[in-house]
Amino acid sequence: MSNQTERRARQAASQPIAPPVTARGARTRAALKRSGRNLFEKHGFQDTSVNQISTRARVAHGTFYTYFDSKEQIFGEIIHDLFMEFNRVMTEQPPAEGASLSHRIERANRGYLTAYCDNARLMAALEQAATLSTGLAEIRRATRVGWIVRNTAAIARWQERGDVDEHIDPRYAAEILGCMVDRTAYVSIVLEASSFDLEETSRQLTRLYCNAIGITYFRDVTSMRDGLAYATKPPQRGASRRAT
Amino acid sequence: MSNQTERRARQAASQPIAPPVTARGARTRAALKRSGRNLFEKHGFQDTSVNQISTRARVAHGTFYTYFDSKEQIFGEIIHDLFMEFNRVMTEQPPAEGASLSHRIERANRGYLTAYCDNARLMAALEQAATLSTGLAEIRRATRVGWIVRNTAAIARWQERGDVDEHIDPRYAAEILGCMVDRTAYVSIVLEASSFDLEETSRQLTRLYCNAIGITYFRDVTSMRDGLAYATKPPQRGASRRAT
Amino acid sequence: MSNQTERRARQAASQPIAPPVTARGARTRAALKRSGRNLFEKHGFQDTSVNQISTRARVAHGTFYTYFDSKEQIFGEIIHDLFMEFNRVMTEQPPAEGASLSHRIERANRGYLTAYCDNARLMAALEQAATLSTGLAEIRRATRVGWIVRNTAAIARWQERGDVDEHIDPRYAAEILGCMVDRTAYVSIVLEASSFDLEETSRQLTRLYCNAIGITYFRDVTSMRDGLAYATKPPQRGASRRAT
Amino acid sequence: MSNQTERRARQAASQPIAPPVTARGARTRAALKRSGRNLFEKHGFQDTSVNQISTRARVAHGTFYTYFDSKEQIFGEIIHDLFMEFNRVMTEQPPAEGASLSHRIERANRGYLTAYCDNARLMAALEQAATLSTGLAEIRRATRVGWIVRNTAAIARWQERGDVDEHIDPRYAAEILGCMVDRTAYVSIVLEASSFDLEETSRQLTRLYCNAIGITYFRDVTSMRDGLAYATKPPQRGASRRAT
DNA sequence: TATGAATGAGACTTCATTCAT
DNA sequence: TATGAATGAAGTCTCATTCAT
Repeated sequence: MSNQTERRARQAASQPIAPPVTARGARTRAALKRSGRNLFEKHGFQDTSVNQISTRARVAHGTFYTYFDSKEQIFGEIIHDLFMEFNRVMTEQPPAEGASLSHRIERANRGYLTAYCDNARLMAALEQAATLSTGLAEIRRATRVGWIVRNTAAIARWQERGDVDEHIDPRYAAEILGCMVDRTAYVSIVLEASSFDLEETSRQLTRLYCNAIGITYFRDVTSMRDGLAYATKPPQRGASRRAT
Repeated sequence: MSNQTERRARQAASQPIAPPVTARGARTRAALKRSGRNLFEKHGFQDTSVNQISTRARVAHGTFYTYFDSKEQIFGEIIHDLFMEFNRVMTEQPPAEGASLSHRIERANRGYLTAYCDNARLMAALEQAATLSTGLAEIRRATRVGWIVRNTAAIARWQERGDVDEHIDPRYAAEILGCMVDRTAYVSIVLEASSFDLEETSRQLTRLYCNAIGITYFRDVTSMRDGLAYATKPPQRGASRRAT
Repeated sequence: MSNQTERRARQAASQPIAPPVTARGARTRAALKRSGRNLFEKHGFQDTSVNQISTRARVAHGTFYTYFDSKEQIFGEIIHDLFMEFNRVMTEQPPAEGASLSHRIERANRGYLTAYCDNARLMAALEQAATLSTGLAEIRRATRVGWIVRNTAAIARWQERGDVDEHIDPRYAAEILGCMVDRTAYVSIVLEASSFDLEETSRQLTRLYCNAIGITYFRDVTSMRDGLAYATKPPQRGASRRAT
Repeated sequence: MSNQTERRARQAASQPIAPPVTARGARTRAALKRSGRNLFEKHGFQDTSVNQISTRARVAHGTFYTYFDSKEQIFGEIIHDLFMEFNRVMTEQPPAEGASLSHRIERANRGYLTAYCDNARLMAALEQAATLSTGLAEIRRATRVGWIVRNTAAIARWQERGDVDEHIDPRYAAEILGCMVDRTAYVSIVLEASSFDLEETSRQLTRLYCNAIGITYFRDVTSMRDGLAYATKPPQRGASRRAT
């Protein structure tokens, strides 16, 4: 009935906000993102308000809407950056030439746990946000799909080379083992932070992963040397990385 | 739990509400729970209001607080009932005497997926609620712990009998494989309902599970006969149980 | 994207708010309507806020929404009451038996101007609101349609009796002359309140009206005696009823 | 004019903005006006924002205030231009020498409807704006006064020549019949655009008009030939000019 | 002349919970 | 036990206008 509602509906379909042109604008926008990330990490998605974000960034309330459409949008962008970072961390040290399959898998798992650990609070916020906003759920879904596609391909390749059990369905395996790794990270790093041991979790995860697809997991301490360089940041509050 | 909610909860903290004395009271309480469950299933935790629950139960808004302390509490109770139901479904048909290990595991997995499927919407609501309220997160955690303890014990037992790879750490395996099964259920039943195939997912999950702990997974169609009795309810909206 | 928006959309289609049950509720609701009417009269539709309405009615902001869905809705209801009142005033004294056509028309016109005069500020608010909200525009349209239907019928009847020019198209005449009366009321009472003379305007309006449809307009002061009882309220600020 | 707007306007009240000096300035100003007109037509006064106007004109937001004091001011100027255009259309073809009075009236009415039709959306915006801003209401009032003065004079002249009923008060007649024509245009072209028939409305309007002031309205198809040239633009959305 | 960032008051609305009856 | 009115803090978002560059 109201025209205000009608107006909003009309403008919802309008163009996205253009990026800032001046350095000052870029600074403000960055400050808002920084402030947003801090708050989302501290209070989660739901309990962070646009007001808090603006206040902490020391700009007027309205300024927020100069740069972002909504709380969802800024969160989505922060998450996007996070995933960039995620990929960077996970790929920053390519496996040694001729590394065994199980080594590669271990490296990937440890990389995932490491990155998760470094961004635990934000991942927790995402886990929440994805249940509250369809848009953000979609972002997470899309990311997951990318991950699964890549893993499906890898498993299929290994299978062709005879390294992986031929009974395995690569698509299901990628999906199910993806769930395993991701959920283990969430549970052990976010929910049970106090008892988390990155190295051990990584090892156990990898053993189960390799067994599951029929790869022999040979492991001794020496062979792990090449994995020690992962710790890039101080672990977040409540998420210790023991034995790293 | 939102800041606001937490604050209020702290302020109240009075004695818990006594159970109803009269039959009428019991009826009212039950109506509220039924109504609550319906709404939580339809709209999730966050988007269901106490008002809606009361209205649907055809009682005055204030009456809600005669029987429940808060939205969290009624939700917690509904979830508690759900887990009772979950256990009932999962154990309703004990495995045949002398069934092989992989059969037992398959049965357990199919049971879990079946129960999940029957309660998909509520499980989704729980997934959301657990990110919003520490109290509800705790309920979920406790349930998970129980599950893991049992599985840890089972794996250890099997290991002692020499059925399971001795390199496996039962505690980690239980936790990690629990994550795998639970998360796969969530992802495939809640998030990707349209393409869910209970029988196939169950099989794939079991194969990976068995491989992971070093059990031979022998599977043919005949051996599945004992699994057919699971479907107890019509599947919930959007969660088809293909090939069941 | 946001779930809040989705939620709102979902609830927009929900049931209307039930009327109050208790006397206290009825009192509060009435207070809100009174307060709303006062403010709409004083500041118009646009410049009256729900906050002001609640404050003036001495209830909490939220209480407003216990009884009304929105500013539009309460305004719509106030306008509905106004039209009831309008009809009451216009029909409160039936024309004398055997009064001539022109007398009846004069009486109707004076009645309209009188009622308009008594509710000038609210009519002005409606004029504004109808340009701002499709819903309220529709209310006005519906009212106008009713009015025109009745007048079309009357003119057609008169035409059949040979009292009205046969070249006149009753539908157009009703519509156009309705515009004439209504707009004259708005312009002279709302926009040019200071120079408004009810009696004279009424007379002039009626003469043109009668001429337009071909009725002889015979008029002298004596014949007007039966119209003097109209003034029911003190005229509103700025809307003098001279010579009444 | 909204309270907020009025307050600000009072605060500013600085000297009016000088007209642009350079050709570039003139171009920018014109672009803003064009853009404004488009948007006001599309969304009305209230729902058009200064931001939109600037954006559409491809200038920075701040630039708007280089050329205009406020949204009201630019709208006022656009309306001023509109009235110029209105007068141009209405007088573009002077009546044939010796045309009858009713022909002249018909021509004027058709001219008004034609011009209204060509600018329907802007007239609707004005109708809205006049209820929101005292300044714009004043503009409309002034225009109306001019119109009435001319018509009063014309009617008085006709009366002196004995063409018009001597009982008519020229001032009132001009005002009231002006209301009739103007409101009929608004209602039938803006509010009921879909069923608008310019030719028929024009005829009906004229018949009532002539009757009202006591002029014989003689009308046949031939006599209408001189009115056919009015259609100057494609009719605006929703305002069909049937039978033209 | 132009830019575009920044402002901040203010609007509407929701909802868990309390309280008087 | 039941009622339903009342609360009021909190949240999201808009936009005309100013200002520093």
